[in-house]
Amino acid sequence: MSEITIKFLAEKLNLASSTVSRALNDSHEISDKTKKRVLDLAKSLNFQPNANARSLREQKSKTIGVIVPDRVNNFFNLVIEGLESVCREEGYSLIVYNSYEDVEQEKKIIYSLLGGKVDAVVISLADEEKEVQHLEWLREKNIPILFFDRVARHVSGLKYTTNDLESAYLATKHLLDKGCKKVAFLGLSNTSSVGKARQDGFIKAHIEHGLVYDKNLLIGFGHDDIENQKVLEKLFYKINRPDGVLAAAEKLGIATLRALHNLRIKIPEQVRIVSFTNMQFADLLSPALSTIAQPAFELGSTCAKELIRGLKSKNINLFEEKKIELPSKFTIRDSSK
Amino acid sequence: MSEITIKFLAEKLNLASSTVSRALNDSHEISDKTKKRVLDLAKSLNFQPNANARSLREQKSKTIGVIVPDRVNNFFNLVIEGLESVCREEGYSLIVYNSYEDVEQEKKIIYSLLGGKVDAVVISLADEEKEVQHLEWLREKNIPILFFDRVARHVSGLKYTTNDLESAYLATKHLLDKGCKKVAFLGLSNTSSVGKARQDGFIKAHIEHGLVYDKNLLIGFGHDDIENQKVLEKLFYKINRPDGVLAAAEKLGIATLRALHNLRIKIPEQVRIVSFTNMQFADLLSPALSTIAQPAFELGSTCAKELIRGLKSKNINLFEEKKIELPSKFTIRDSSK
DNA sequence: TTGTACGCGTTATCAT
DNA sequence: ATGATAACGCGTACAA
Repeated sequence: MSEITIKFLAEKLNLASSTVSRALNDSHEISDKTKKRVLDLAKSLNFQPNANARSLREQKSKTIGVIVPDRVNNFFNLVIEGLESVCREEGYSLIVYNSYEDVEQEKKIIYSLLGGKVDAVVISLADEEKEVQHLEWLREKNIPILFFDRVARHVSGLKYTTNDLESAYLATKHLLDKGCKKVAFLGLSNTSSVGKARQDGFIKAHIEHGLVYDKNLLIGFGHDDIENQKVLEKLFYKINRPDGVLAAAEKLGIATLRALHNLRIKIPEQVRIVSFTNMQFADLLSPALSTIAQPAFELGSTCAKELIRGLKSKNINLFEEKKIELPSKFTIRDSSK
Repeated sequence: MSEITIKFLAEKLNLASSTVSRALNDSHEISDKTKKRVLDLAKSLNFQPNANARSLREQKSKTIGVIVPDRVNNFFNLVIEGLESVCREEGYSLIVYNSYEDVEQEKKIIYSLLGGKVDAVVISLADEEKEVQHLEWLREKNIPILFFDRVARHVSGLKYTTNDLESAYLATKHLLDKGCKKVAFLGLSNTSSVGKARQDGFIKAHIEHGLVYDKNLLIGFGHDDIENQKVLEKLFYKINRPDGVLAAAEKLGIATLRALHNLRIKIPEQVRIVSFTNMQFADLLSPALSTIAQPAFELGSTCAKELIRGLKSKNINLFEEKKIELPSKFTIRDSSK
């Protein structure tokens, strides 16, 4: 680590360390002449104040902890990008953690964050029903929590989501309008407000169409991609297979596409597909995939703005229960025409 | 921030704070009985030692700084995933920064890291020729730097790369073997050892085939996606257009695909394509895209292992010049058949 | 086995 | 306008 400290600069300049500190922080108490001397020397030595000492002293780290269930996912990546774009402007760093869709992992991460490592936590939950106890830990330590996408049902706070019910409703309606008689809903089987909302939208469209949906077509998937692939191939191998699919997760949409390719089933003639995804290349898939894209970047940047505002104002009320819902974008392409 | 400190625990238990500290760190000097008392209380209060105080005292933050030129890119994401998988095991956190392919940005980031915020920096450079001065700053402060993919030419250190020359050679040879007469090389125009190596491989294949490559077909692209798209459409609109493409970056491969779609040019009949990319869905594109996939996750995990080993051993020699090259995987699909 | 005292580098308070 | 000093919370050298 560096040997150059405020004390060191002070000695070189025959000043007290407090004077140097003030000069570096552009205090009005310090003469311009002294400021210049200090700044010049600091610059020439590439001095950078010790972040840990400062954080200890200030009781804040200027760092935000971000916890996502799946780091490789496009959606979460874009959210992080949105968070970062704002945080960077404000001098905040991001430490991103991956919970791997596992509540136990999530607990460990949060526990490790209880010691002043971060000033706030932005999280999309691994599972929304299982446990919320570890979220209370943060509250006890006065570390603000902000939720996005998979938000906590029974914990209050700022919650950023997208219009999942409506999007799923529109997509399902579209599939039914196109003449699909047997539409399957593919969701991740963890208990999630997001999955629930999308399923509700799916059901709502059926009801409006005067149709009864088949409960066997509400299918929950785990996180083992190979296993999921098998389940899908079995589903579509059946004579009485679905003729439409609403995939509530990118990986499921992709797996469906792959399954249908393997089985030489034609899209959209035999099966129509719409998938939630933030993939950039949906238009280049075979066939071009109809998608519901969440406003991921915007979700992140909006969240970060409010977060920083709250951290600056020290007005804890700013982190009280509030729900912000941003609209997703439904794009119809060849896979459901 | 939390009010529960070692001192607080010590008072509750009628012990000296040093005793509590030692107990928490499982020192052999402390009796099992005392340890249990301390640990029980700490656990029940969700005590977590203050990270900043510890970092200040220990002169290390157990945090690694990672700088990539493009965070949304699949390749870099997978590398980060690989880094994280190892770091997490070892109790290290990652702070990831995006240089946005901009050396000035990169300099700022590195400058901000000079104050003990991170114990080491893992970086893929924005541009390898422009400046290396900011890398020297890190060296001056004794912060180890490890390079991957876009490594520094004139700065020594640990360097993790992939066999770019060979991969590009194989892919180009494949295209020429398939009968392509006019293959274009699409690269990013920043000066990069990676781009250079791939171009060298491209040229090598031509020479071996007894062909002279057209220098006008070594095309450099910037970072404006829309502009790139235009350039490509212009390129393929020409009568004398290329009949083969080696894209040295994912975004260029995708842009090419899109350009050819727009122009209704048939792949592979009229133009064959191979692209460097770590995309997961290359087999589902229209047509399935031939790819060279770098061992991204492995690159990250290998790098992290060596890094942690070095940080633990305090043997600075471990960070001396060494080049590690991992093989990429070339997969032929419909786009070049 | 446990306690006392100090320093890591910074900033804020209180002098001068 | 500048200096001396204390404190943030932790771990360790030294003392008991």
